[in-house]
Amino acid sequence: MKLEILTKNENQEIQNSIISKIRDLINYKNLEPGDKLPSERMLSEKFEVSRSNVREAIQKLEFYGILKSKPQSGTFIADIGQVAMNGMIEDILRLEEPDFKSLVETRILLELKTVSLAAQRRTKEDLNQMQYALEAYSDKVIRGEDAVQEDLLFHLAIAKASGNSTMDTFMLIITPEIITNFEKYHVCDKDQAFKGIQEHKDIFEAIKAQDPQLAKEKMKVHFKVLYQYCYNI
Amino acid sequence: MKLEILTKNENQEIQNSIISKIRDLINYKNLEPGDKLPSERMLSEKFEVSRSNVREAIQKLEFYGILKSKPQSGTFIADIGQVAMNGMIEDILRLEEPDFKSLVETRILLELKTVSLAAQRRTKEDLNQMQYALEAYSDKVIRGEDAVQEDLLFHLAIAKASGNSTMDTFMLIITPEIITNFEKYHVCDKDQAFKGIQEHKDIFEAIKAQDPQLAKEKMKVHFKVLYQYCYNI
DNA sequence: CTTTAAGAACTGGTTAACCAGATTGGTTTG
DNA sequence: CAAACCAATCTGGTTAACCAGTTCTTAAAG
Repeated sequence: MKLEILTKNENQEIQNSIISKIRDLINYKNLEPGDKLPSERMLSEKFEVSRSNVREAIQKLEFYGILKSKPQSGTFIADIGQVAMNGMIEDILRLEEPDFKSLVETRILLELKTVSLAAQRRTKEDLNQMQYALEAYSDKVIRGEDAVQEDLLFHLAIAKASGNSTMDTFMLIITPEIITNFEKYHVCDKDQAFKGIQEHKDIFEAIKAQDPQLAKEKMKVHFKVLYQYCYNI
Repeated sequence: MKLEILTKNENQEIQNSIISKIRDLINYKNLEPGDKLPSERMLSEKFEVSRSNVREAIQKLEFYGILKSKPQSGTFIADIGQVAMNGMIEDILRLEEPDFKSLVETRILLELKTVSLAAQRRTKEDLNQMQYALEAYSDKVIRGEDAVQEDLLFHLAIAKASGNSTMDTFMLIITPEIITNFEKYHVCDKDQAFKGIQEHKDIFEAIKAQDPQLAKEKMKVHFKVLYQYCYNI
C-alpha cells in the first residue's frame, strides 16, 4: 500500500518468502481452520530467519484475516477455509504497488457512492464539518494559495457523513497518496481551484437538501477534469 | 480494520493516545512537511510509554502516509501539509470497526465496478483462473458441500482481472470478514448456491465476451439476494 | 482407574541492549 | 577564510533475554 525504501523492500521479499513458506507448511501438514501454527521460535529456526521477520509476516497475514494470534497461547488459522486461504495468500503475494490511475479510478468510484449515501444519511454535525472544510478551502483559494489539502478534507468529511465505515477507511487509505501525486503532477491549476469552490458548494447544498441523485451529479461535474486526466495518463 | 482481542484493544487506546500526542507536538512545535520528528527514544520518554508503543504508533501513521521513517536518520513528516495531516489524524483516531452492512455495501460497489473493468481488460490468463475457480465452486455445490470460499475466490479472480490494483487490494481486505460473517449468519442456503452456478457462468461469459454492461447486469442479478439481505439487517 | 492438582515447558508479547549507517560539530589543512 | 575530513553522537532497526499467562505432562490422591 505504501512506498517503501530499499532496505524495507528487501525486507518485503523476505517477508513474502516466509508467507509462502507458511502457506506450504499449512498445506503440507494439512492444517485446518482453528489449528495451531508452530510457534514463532520454531518457524524462525525452520525457515532460518529472525523471529521478528516471522512476526511481521504473521502480522501481515493477521491483517488480511488469515491468521489470528492469541497471547501466551499460539497463532491459529482463521475460519476461512483452506481453499480461500490458499487463494488469498496467492493474491497477497502478488499484490503490487497501486498506480496513480488505479488510485484515481477507485477514488471516483468511492466518492460517487459516498456522496449519495451522505445525502441520505448526513447528520447536522456532518453538515457543520463539511461547511467548515468548505470555508477553509475557499479562503485559501481566494488568497491564491495551494488548497489541495483543504480540498481533500472536504471530501473526507463527505466520506465520514456517508455512514459507511469501510468506505471511510478506504478513502483515508488512498488520500495521502492522492495528495502526493496531485502535488507532484500539479493536477489542479488556479482556474480549476476557483471553479472548485462553486462545485463544492453545489455538492454541499445537494447533501444538505438530502438529494442523492443531485449530489452524485454535482460530484460528477466536479470530477470531470480529473476523469479526463485519469484516462489520459 | 480487524477484530482484536482485549489485550490488543487496551494497546489500541495507548496507541491512539500516543498518536494524538504526536499530533499535538507537531502543532505545538509548528513542524512542517519534511521536518524531523523527535527520536523514538525521546518521544517514549516524553510520553512516558515504552519505545515499542511509540514505534507502533509511528508505523500506523506511516501506513496512512502521514509519517515516513528513514533508517539511521529519523522520522519525517510526509508532504501532505499540516491541515490535511490534522484532519487525517482526527479521522484515524475515530475509525471504528466496520459493521457487516458497511462491508457488504462496499463489496457490492467494488464488484459492480471490477466486473465491468474485467470485461474490458481481462487477459486469457485471467479467464483461465476465473474458469478454474468457477469449476471448483460448481463441483462443491453439486456435491452438496459448503462453497462460500470457492464463491469468493471466483469474485477475487474478477477483482484481479479488473487490472485495478487498489480495488483488488480492497477486495482482499474485506473478503475474510465477509466469509466469517457469511458463515456466521448462513446467508447462502443451498437453493441459492445452485442458482449461483448459473449466475457465475453468466458473469464469466459476459467477461469473456468483453461486454461490460452485460457483465454488470449479471453481477447485479447475482447480488440481488445479497442486496435485499444487506438492507434488511 | 479416574480425577485432580501441581509444576515444567512452551506461548506470544515486551523490554533493554546492541548494530550499522547517517548526521553533525569541530579540527585540520590548503 | 573556506573546504575537507574525521570522530563522537544520534538515528531507526535488529537481536536476544525476559515476562506473564497458557497448556500439557505427570504424579499423587481418592
